[in-house]
Formats: sequence, C-alpha cells, structure tokens
Amino acid sequence: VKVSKAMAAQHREALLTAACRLFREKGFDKVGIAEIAAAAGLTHGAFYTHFSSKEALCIEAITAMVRRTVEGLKTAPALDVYFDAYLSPLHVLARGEGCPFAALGGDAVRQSEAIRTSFSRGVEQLIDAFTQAAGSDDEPDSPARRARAINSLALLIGGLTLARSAASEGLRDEILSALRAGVLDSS
Amino acid sequence: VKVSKAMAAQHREALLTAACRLFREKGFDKVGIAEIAAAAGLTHGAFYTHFSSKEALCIEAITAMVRRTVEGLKTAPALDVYFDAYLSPLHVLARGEGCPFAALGGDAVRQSEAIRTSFSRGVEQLIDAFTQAAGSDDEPDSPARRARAINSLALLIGGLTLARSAASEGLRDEILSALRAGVLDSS
DNA sequence: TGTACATCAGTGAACGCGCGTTCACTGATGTAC
DNA sequence: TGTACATCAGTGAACGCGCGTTCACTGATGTAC
Repeated sequence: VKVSKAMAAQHREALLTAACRLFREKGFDKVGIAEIAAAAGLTHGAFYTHFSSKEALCIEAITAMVRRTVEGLKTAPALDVYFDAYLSPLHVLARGEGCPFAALGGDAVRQSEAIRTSFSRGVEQLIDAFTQAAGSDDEPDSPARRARAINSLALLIGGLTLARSAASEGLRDEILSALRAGVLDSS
Repeated sequence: VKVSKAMAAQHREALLTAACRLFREKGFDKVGIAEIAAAAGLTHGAFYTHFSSKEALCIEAITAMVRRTVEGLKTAPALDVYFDAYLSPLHVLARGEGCPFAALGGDAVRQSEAIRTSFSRGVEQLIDAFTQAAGSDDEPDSPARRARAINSLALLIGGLTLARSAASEGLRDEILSALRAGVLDSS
C-alpha cells in the first residue's frame, strides 16, 4: 500500500511526535516500536522505512525535543512566568509534553554512547539558551551569569523530579511552593 | 542444596545489596533477576526463596537505600562537606553507590503504584532529615527552614542529574563548580 | 491527456532473544528419637 | 552422642510473553512513453 510522498512525510512526523510524547511519559526502554507506530496510525513494519533503528529514533527525538525546549525559552515572555509554569502541578502531570531533561535525564545516562552524546549536546544548548534568557539584554554573557543559569536549571529539574516523586498532592504542592518561593530569592 | 540458616540470611543480604547497586547503575527495568542473583553468587531460581517478586525486591531496595541515605545525612560532619561530596566528580561516576533519588527519581515515577508509594515515603523522610540537618540545633523546625531544605535538595538532585548528562569532563566540571558556588550563596 | 509499468510506503507473519516466574528435583541441614 | 529422616535453600530446565528487527508481499503512486 504505497502512499503519496506528502502522506509519507506526514507519517514520519507523526512517528517522531508520538515518540517524543511516549518517551517522556514512559522512558526510552518502556516504549516499543509497535506502540509508537500504533500511536501514529501505522503498523510496526512501516517504522523501518522512516528510521533505521530505535536508537536512531531516540536521537532524532532528543534533538526535536531540545529544539522545542530551547525555542520555548527564547520566546518566553518573562523568566518568572516561565519558572511558575515549569513548577506547576500541570507540568508535574503532563510528563509527555513537558521538559525532556527532567523526564529523561536519568534515563539518557544509561543509554548507548550515541544517545548520551546527543543528550549532552542538548544540555549545552539548554545552558546557552538559559544564560541568554536570564540576563538583561545589554549585559554581556559572563561566567557568573552562566553559573547562575546552571543553578537555576538544576533547581528546576531537581524540583520537578522531586514533585513528580511525591505520591500525594499535599507533598507535591508543598515542594512546588517551596521552589517557587526559593527561585525568587536567587534571581 | 540446602544451606545453613546463617548462610541463607547472608545470601538474602547479598541479593539486596547487589540490587541496590545495580538498580542505581542501570535503572529498575534494565536489571534482570538473573543478573542480580549472579552478582550475589546464586542462580535466578534461588531468588524466589527470598523475595516474592521483582517488585517486592524493588520496594525493599528503595527502603534500604533511603535508610542509608537518611543515616548518612544524620551522621554528616558538616553540611558544606556533604554538599561538596555530593557535587563531586566521584559521585557523578559512582552511580551504583550514590544518591538513590538522583539515580532513580525519574524511573520510580513510571513504576507500579506500590513502588511509587514507597519512593514517595522516601522523599518525605529525606526532606525531614534534611530539614533537621540544615538547621542549627536550638532553632525549632519552621516551615521556612523546611522550604529551604527542599530547595537545597532540588539543587543537589538536579545538579547531579545535569552533571551526569554531560558527556565531556569539561562540561561536567563546569556544572559541578557552578553548583558548589551556588550552594554557598543560598545557605 | 492516456496508458503501461517501475517504484516503494505500508502490511503482517516470522525470527531470535531476554525477560520474570514456575517447578521437579537435589542434597546438606537440623531435628526427633 | 549416634542415627534416621523431614525440611527446605538452591539448581537449572522450561513456560509464556513482549521486544527489535527482517522480509516476502501488496497495491497505490508517479513517471516514461
């Protein structure tokens, strides 16, 4: 059942989009090719006409998620709004659409070297983007500013991880509140 | 091949110890029963005379790792020494012996409800212990002090996750340095 | 513009593999006499 | 203290299952005439 080139390109995008969501929801290892293909409305066999292997998909998915995250940072209205949205119950629940670094940071370290490398490149891009977003426009990028950006990122990622580990809403909201208050102090 | 009760108890401990190390190194899903049993010097069949299932082992392992982490916090000499050790290249590399929350926080959320519950209890205990460790002895536990403890934990866990994601030593050490400097400011 | 045909996106059966778990069996332990 | 025997920790083959990947096949696409 051949399909028009436009349709095929759409299928490829659908596979990639589904992978980005499912990987963040369940981790790289707990998502199968068949599941991703089904989410894109295809069967598992079709997957291999678009990607050479699961590893290749992982790498493309990481690149895509990082790109979107970095773009989101660049177009963010104000950093305190970004912080509040990041440290919100909504973000805690919406793993599949949320920060790829919080969702997959622990996972990526244990994958193949190619995946770790592409994830690491993502971290570099994230730090760069955050350093730019966190400074005033006239001030030049300084090591101190970069260090502050790294601290903020660590707080956000660690905070979201902690909040997601909380089984009760009470604990979750206490963690989120403490972090939102804490972020204000350090900025 | 029956074995003395003392030997059997030793084998149980060896299974639990091996599981704690391997889970932190590879995550819950990428470690098999056979691998854990082999690390303890047994075959996979013997595993089931000590634990009813892999899930039961995961829960016991989480409890054991949390207990040790909390004890380590209570007997820590000084908090800034603890921070420096936590944010060291050694801790980045020694995943199998390091902080279970940084190693498994992202993983635990995706496991069964029983595992998530026991992990969440661990987070509560960690926050309690850290709140106690971070305050001066005369001052009573206040909500503000608890909130500061949560912020410190988020910074440590997020920072270690970021540092572990770095593929190059340069990036890793930059992240660790930025965090060690940042922790001083907020304490 | 119509027709004949090569291309190739998608299908679904099949593969080898590793997993968690079960179970009949073994033989040292430790107890009852 | 010695002996006979029930217990049970440990072994290894076997199970069902889901995984990533392959491949012969299908039939609509899009091109060559």
